[in-house]
Amino acid sequence: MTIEKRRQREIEEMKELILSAASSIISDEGLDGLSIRKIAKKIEYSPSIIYHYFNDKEEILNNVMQRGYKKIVSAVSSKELAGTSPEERLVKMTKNYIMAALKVPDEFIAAQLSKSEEALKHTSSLFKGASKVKPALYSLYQCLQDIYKNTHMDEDSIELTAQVIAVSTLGLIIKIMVEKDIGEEQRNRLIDFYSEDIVLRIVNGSRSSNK
Amino acid sequence: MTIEKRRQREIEEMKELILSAASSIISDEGLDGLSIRKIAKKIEYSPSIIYHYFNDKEEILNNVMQRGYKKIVSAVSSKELAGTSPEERLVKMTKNYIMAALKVPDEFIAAQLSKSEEALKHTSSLFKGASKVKPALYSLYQCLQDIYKNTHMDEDSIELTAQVIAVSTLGLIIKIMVEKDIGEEQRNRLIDFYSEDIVLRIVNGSRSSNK
Amino acid sequence: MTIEKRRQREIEEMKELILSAASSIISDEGLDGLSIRKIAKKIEYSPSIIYHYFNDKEEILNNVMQRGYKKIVSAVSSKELAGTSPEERLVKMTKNYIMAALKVPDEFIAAQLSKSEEALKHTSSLFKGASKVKPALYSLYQCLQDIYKNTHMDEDSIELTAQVIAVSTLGLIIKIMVEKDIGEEQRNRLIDFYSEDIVLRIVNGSRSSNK
Amino acid sequence: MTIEKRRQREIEEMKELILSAASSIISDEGLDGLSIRKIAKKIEYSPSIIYHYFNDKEEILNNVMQRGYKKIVSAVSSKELAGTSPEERLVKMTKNYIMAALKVPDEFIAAQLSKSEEALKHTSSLFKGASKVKPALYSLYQCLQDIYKNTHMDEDSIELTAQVIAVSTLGLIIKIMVEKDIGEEQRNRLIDFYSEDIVLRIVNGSRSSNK
DNA sequence: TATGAATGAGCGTTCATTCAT
DNA sequence: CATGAATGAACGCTCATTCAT
Repeated sequence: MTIEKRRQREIEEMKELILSAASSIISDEGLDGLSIRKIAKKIEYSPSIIYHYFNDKEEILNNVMQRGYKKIVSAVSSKELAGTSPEERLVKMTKNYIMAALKVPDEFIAAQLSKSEEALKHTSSLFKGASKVKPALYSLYQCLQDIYKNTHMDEDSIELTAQVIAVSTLGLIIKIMVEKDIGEEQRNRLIDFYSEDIVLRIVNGSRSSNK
Repeated sequence: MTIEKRRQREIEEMKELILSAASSIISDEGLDGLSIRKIAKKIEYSPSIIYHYFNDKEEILNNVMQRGYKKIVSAVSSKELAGTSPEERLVKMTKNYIMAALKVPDEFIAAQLSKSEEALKHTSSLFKGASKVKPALYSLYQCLQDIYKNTHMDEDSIELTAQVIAVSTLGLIIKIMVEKDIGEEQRNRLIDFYSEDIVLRIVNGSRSSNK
Repeated sequence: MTIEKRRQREIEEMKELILSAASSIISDEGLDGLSIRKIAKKIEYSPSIIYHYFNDKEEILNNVMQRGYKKIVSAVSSKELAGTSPEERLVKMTKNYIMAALKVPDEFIAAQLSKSEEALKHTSSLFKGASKVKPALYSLYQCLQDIYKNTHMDEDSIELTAQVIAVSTLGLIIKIMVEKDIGEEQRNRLIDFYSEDIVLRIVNGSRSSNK
Repeated sequence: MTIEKRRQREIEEMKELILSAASSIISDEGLDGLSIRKIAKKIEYSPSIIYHYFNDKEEILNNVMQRGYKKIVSAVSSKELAGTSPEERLVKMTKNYIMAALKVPDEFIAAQLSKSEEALKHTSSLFKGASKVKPALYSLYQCLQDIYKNTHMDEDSIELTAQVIAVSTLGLIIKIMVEKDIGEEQRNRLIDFYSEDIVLRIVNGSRSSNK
């Protein structure tokens, strides 16, 4: 049993090794720069051994994207947010999301733009009811519920708002990644303006526009 | 003379053929899936002939992206918008933008996600002053100016707002393209909600939040 | 008749145009740099037209080599040599040969190293009797005959000497071409030393060594 | 251990296989005729496997050239030459050089005609001081020093003479290789005449001509 | 006479993957 | 568990050459 367990653990460690090597290659050379050989060289094993732990390159990619995705999700639903006003939480969450994504830009973009079923299992968020089953979206949804709790805003509208905020933020993230040369100052201006101002306009504006 | 013209037309047709084949490959397999050989196979010509019409792969890519980009720009600054209230124009413009982009999803995504200098020459919009030199962004900027003309909103804030609206809309477009299976009804709900409600919240919300 | 002749002349002119374009390309980019397309571009005609004047690339190459070869031959048997002592003529001839070859290095090497029958028809010089039928070698042979005219040196030995001088000079030329970076001074030292000293040693040394 | 060794040996064998295939292709079609794919076809392996043994085409070329060069150098400085008169040694050395080169014509020509830095590192011999640092040339230089030891011949002149003898011999070798059909008898006549007669004229002739 | 469209072969190279050991 | 040999497909690109017009 214990021997069995150790083996299991070793396998997990090796998978981790492979995945983080893959991550770092993607981060250095972009998605297309990733190759089995490069992973092998980085972990100082032969290319073939990788096939003991993953069926093919795509499986590795899916795992890398999942890891990236999880980092983002945990950033969004971070504990540090508890105990503050919902508006403050919303701003914080948005900023956390943006920052976490910008730390793993290629994995993030790859995941968010992949049309593969595997990826969509994690990233899809526009379907009706998504706010109930998608962890990151759910955090956002709860936040909005708090904000709107004394209004008669219906569930559907809250979900729609959450979804729209999510995709808007994604748009900002993607553009910042693509326009890599805008400079740190302008980047921060945009991020601050978006998360501290625009997002609040979206949630508060509803009181007037959604009469 | 006419023979000269016919030849010219045939060249244009062939270029079109190549470009639309490229578009469709990008749509099916992503930007990296595009290869000269695949284009050749799709148009049922030999790979070498492609080099009669384009200097290299990059030129093809740039052309694909420009095609997409141009359709979008003209959609945004369409004439039909004249003579209505700025808010109405804003809603219309947003919707036009989304619809136009969804009509050429491959070129559009390719253009918007390319980090090549050629592409960025057209698509970059986050830098300071972009609203003055980027046609599509300028249309948006003018619209906001009209809306804010009786307030003391400063130029910089208007530009930031325009930029943020642009990237938000982009986020929605991309997500709708990627999550290709959400169904028409939900897609329309999102688009309508975003362009008729959210965008107005963003511009109107400023009056209260930007004290 | 005259129209026939003019056409003939135009054909020759076009051939010349093609060949000199080829020459210049070889001179700029080496033998491998030569391509039909480049010739076409240089003469501002379409590639296909070249095939009206030459059957294929090889025929062009052969012609280029011949032209180069002829320049060399005429350099060796230049008129300016008349009326001087045979030794002086020998030195002059050798130097002329070297200088002429260095002016068209790539064509010259290509010709001299080609094992094709076409090329060998012009360049072969080692076979018995070559000094009688090869113009350049014959010039050299005559010179040696003059030098040896008061000795009982037999024809065969004179031919051998001529052949050996020819190949030796070739060796020097080739090496100078290959070692392109030895500098002008050293190059001139070698050429002068070889043609003014070594060659004379070869012809004069025979009096003692060939007892 | 032994298994390790066997593997090592197999690698060497495969490298040899590749190199000799390359040699033979160069011999048949010239330096430019060499291609990875042709090597692969000749050894009946896939092209890709070649990259397990060599990094790229250039590495193969360099190896081919070095192989040829090494054989020659060792022939020139063969032990058997010790204990004889310097003139005899000179003649022997010359003949050894010619014979060794004719045994590996392809590699030899490839090496001697290559303008690549790698090749020139080995083959360059015309620069001032070359006789001190180039092994084969140094052997020749020492031989000449012995011959001239009782004269007031200066170092520079000895070096020049050595260099000129080297390039002359090269010229003979190349021409014999190119004119592959002159027949054995004539070939031997030329080689004998050159090494037993001409070379001695060159070194002895200096006494009279270099007054 | 001259063109330009078109082909097919070839280039060096990289890759994911398989398999015997 | 791990290796290294090996393959076959694909990549962007260039070329000599042909052919209908």
